[in-house]
Amino acid sequence: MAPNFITEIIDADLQAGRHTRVVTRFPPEPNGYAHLGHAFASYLDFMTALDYRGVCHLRMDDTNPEGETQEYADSIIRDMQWVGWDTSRLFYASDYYEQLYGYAVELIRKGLAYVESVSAEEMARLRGTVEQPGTPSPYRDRGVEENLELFGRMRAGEFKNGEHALRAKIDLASPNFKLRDPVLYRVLHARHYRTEDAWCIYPMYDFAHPISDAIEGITHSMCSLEFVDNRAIYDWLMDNLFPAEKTGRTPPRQYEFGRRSMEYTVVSKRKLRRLVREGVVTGWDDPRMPTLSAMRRRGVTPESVRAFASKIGVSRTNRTVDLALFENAVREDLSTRAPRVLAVTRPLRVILQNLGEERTLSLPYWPQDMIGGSADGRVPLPSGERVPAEQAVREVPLTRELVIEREDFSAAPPKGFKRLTPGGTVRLRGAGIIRCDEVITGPDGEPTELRATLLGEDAKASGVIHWVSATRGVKAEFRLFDRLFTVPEPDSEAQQFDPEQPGHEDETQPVNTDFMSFVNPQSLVVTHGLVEPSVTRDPSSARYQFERVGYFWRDPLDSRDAALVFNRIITLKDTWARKAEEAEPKAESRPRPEKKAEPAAPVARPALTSDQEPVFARLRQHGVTENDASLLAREPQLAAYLEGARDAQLAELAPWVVNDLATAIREGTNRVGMKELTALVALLAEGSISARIAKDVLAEAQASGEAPATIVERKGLRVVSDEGQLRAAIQGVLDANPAKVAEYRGGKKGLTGFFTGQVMRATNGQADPKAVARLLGEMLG
RNA sequence: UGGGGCGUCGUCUAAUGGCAGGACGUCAGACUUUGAAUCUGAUUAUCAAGGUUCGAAUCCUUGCGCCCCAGCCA
Repeated sequence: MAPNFITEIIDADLQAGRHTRVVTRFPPEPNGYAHLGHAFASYLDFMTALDYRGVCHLRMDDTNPEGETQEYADSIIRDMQWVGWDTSRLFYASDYYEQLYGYAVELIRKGLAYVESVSAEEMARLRGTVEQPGTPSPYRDRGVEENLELFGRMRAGEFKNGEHALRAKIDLASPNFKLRDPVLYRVLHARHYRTEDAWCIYPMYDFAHPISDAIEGITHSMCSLEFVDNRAIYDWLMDNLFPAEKTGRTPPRQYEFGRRSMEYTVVSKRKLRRLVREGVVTGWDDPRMPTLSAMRRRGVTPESVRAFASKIGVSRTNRTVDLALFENAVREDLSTRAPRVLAVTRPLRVILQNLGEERTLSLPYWPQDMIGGSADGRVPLPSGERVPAEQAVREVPLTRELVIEREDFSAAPPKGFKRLTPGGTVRLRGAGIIRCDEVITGPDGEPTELRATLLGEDAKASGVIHWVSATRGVKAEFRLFDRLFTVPEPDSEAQQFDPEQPGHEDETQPVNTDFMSFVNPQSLVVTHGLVEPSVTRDPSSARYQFERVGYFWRDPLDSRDAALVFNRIITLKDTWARKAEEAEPKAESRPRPEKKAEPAAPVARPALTSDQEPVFARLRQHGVTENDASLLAREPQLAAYLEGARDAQLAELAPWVVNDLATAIREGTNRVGMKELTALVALLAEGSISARIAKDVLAEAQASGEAPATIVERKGLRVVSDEGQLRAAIQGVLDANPAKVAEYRGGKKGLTGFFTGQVMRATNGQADPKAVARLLGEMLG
């Protein structure tokens, strides 16, 4: 796991002793199949734990009986194991139902939760709007005993769905809607796949999730960005149920990361379900789906999936990843894993007129450069066994009748075509060079057979093509998969039209903007051809590179020994195909989005109220800049800081207040008074310290509470402008970095900043920057 | 419209006031019995405008843009 904002937090927690080990958790809801998004999140959770020698729990977040099934739970567990995670620490939120109930009772006893008895609609109405605070329902102030009794009756099944709900009593006026008395429990007469009919009330995510974390001793709880607002509830529950004083350990904390989606696909469960339901794909494991079970079936390796997750990194921004990044991870893994064999997916018959007897060729599974790149000189066979390179060969029959790829022959070749043409020559991979003597065409004018001559090794050929014996080759079906959608972002291209979220349709948009209309009709192409006979002796799990075609393996469900079916895992990169496509006049390529170079409109200063105008005017009058004066006038807290300052000093003081003190003043953590600041600024004005020193000292004073001027004195800080001293310091830096000096003299003038920084560091920040700049220029020549 | 989150090459990600770096992609060249792989080189970015500073992706200000929140879903 590359260092990221979460590992930074963990490092700090470990350093400070807040935690002594790392426990994370991956909490999927078993209401669908795991997909690429789960792969990414699980990588973050499991890999972070692994890196810190901690543990990661796999927890089914199964608090909503509707839609959750054991089948989904099993499929997620299986997929997680496939990705490579240790799932031995397996938990179910549903196992905590009894404990959860107990914590709800505790909240009620503390007066922090109450039974609500208005309808859902009424509750929504009472919650208020973005502008208006919520209003308490008549039930908000029920007594503890009544709440306890009602909650018990809820559990006992005395009420119908929706009749009552348990709510936290937090803050109906909070600007954060999540805190406007969130629902903790709902009445729901539904059969749960694990607890069956034991419960008719179920806890909400916001209640069950944080408490599950606390029960399991989770230290760092990672979730995606849309839960940022929910963190307030998480912390509220920790404060009220799991304070460190009571549990003896630091409560878990929630951290949010940005989701990753991928181009040319969708991952929302609703949309995937729709693709399955409408028969666009054959099921959740259709190899075109972004689910992990689909990847497994397609032949993608778990190593590739992990490599991909690692490549895309983690940050606090939602991102849509370039499909090429995924493809690269898959190809990189397969290129060292998959032996090369020959297969023809769209056959064209070729008769070698001068070949009498059948020959048997011994061809290497690996090209020479791949063997050279192997560390131990060994390479894998299709079985996976690693053997010395000379043993990694198979027998390939060469017969009079064979087949080549249809697209490797062209009667009217485009410029740059390096394959077979009428009268032309080409090398058959591993077999020799042939010349096409005659083209037999069918009634439609398409070639149906070629007559060719096998030439000697001294013949010339510009290209190499693959082939298979027509008589000894084995018939096979090839499933050629391509991206499921024709546009990179089917979601956004769909113009926000979401049929399952009514109320948000834009009636002005034509109906065909639905993401379903972007399904790629070519996402599955099935062909029938031949594969060399050697593969029939290989285990069914073997992955191959069919030379010049792509990486393949047998479809684990549909392939039979007597009827082989190969899935194309991924194509080879194909620069020729891309060029050929570009040559066509298709206006397929979308115009590159123009860099918007709008003339920068002058940004207007915010309007001031009549109260603020005089303050602004006065500050301006004493030389405060417009920018600073405006801010000071609008924030009375800041202006108050400057009260008592002499008018003449206003201009000098204001920038420090705005640039260096404003945040602390707003937060009420400022520890540098106006008098202290004035003293510091005086030192600066008389030239005994530099602005750099002043800034550093101010920051230190803010942290320690010591007066800035005292710090200056205690540390003996003063600006160093003595030329001799500076020269010595600069020379020291230059001597220590000869390579950088050479680079600088070679023209990399940007290094000035680097040298200045080094000198400043060497002089404890005391060097006079202007003098350093001058001398540096001089000494570097 | 209230609150919150986020803006760095085409894409993903580094740089925690001091060299805007890496990966993928793309382009060009070398090599090649895979138009692959490999190797070499090139290309391109700090949302905008002001400010502080010797020096700003980073600090301050004002804008702009995108995303999330008013489920008894998670």
